[in-house]
Amino acid sequence: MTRQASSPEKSGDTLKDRTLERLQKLILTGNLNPGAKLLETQVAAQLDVSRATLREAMVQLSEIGLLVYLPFRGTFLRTLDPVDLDEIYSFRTGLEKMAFQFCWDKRDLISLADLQMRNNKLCDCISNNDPYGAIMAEMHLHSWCYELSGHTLLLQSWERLKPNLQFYFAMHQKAHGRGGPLHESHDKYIQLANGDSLDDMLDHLEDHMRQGLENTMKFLDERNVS
Amino acid sequence: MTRQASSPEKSGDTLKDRTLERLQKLILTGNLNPGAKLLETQVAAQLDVSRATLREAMVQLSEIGLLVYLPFRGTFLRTLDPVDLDEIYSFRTGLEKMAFQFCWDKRDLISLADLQMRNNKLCDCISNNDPYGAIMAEMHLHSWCYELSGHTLLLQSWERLKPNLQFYFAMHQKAHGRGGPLHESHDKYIQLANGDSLDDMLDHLEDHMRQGLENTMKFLDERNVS
DNA sequence: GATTTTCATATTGTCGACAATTTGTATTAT
DNA sequence: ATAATACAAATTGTCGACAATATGAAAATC
Repeated sequence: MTRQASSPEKSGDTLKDRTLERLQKLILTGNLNPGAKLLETQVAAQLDVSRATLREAMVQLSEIGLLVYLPFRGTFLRTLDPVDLDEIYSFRTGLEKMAFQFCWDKRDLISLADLQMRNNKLCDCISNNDPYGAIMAEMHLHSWCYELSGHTLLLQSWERLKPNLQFYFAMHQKAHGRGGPLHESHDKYIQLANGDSLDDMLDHLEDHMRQGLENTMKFLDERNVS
Repeated sequence: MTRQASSPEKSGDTLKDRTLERLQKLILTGNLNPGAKLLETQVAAQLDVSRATLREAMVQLSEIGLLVYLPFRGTFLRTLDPVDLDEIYSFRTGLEKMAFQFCWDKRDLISLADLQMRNNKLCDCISNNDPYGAIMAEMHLHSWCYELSGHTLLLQSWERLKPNLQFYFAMHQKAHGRGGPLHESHDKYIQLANGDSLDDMLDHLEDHMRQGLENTMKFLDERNVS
């Protein structure tokens, strides 16, 4: 028996998977408010699938943490208070430090060129005034170290965390119109990733993430929706 | 809206949840072989639930990684080759290092006494020649830092990883009759957790885990079941 | 005899209906 | 008027049946 493919989901072959992705997109596009209750009948009708199919997708999104399932009470879109955001960022920091430790010795010209390309894409989006694309591009940039690490569990953890981050960005975007990644914000990141000191890279990660969190936190004073 | 309880699952109130736990127990008890196909009809009949209910539970176990879902092909019990085991252990090491960083300043007399109790429980199980209990007790011991950290994401990650570890122990036990944790294996762990140096604790974690992995790896030469 | 094709069977995917539980409303008692 | 209770409506939980797909065996072809 051979090892399963590195991307367990993304198959999209089955209706449940397509439903999962469509529902996730619906959430990540900002159509729903944090804490909102998702009525199974209503959502199923909206996506034109049966409740059973929708429920399987919802179980999966609950496992990721985008949805919160309460038995007999319903399934709700997650909320994002400062504590949640702090957890997401601190966890993300630890995870990405692990990823760099694992990928460090696997870097080569090809993979580093790939990293550079991801950064260029990000810069393009920012230049073209495409905040949604910029967010996606930044995610893709940060995925680099996880993919290179070849560590399945690590990559899966990141894949699980990512939608929650995207969700925050979507909310942020919706509330304040602007607020994606900044120009040249990843210059030092790229530079250190090309360098010789893993310790410097790890230290910078702390700074990089803390800065991202702070940039992000100062908008969170307004109320957190119901 | 208040924050959801720290233990999202464990509700067991609904049949799906009870089914999930029973199926997990079935797996963790060693009744199934790695890579074995789980026929929905058969398992549903065995657990006396409908397929729809079983499928929701299976989706959840697939998300944890205990099961591997292949669209239209079936759902299979995970396999455990040396690469998998290495990933589990290295990921666990990184996770637990994070946990100790987060919990370090939260230690107090009460929580440290709790840690001591968990170790005593472990020693009791070993003395009483209760390998299954010892495995559970060791897990519980290691859960201490995650719980104390108060970091939801971290704890969830550990809770997701745990069944995979337990599964390995179950297989190990089944194949070689013996092989739970050893007496006094956690003495230094406890000692350092009570100490003043976080760095020493983190260093020891690497050793502690590596030793656990090696103790464990040397039995893996036999074939990996079909 | 080996390979491809066809077809029956088994298994998974999806659905709509019914049962159990919650939630909100109207009623009653104090 | 307020609080407790009973009830009706809405929502989730669970199920069995049918559709779509994969699997394996028999038949046909080379």
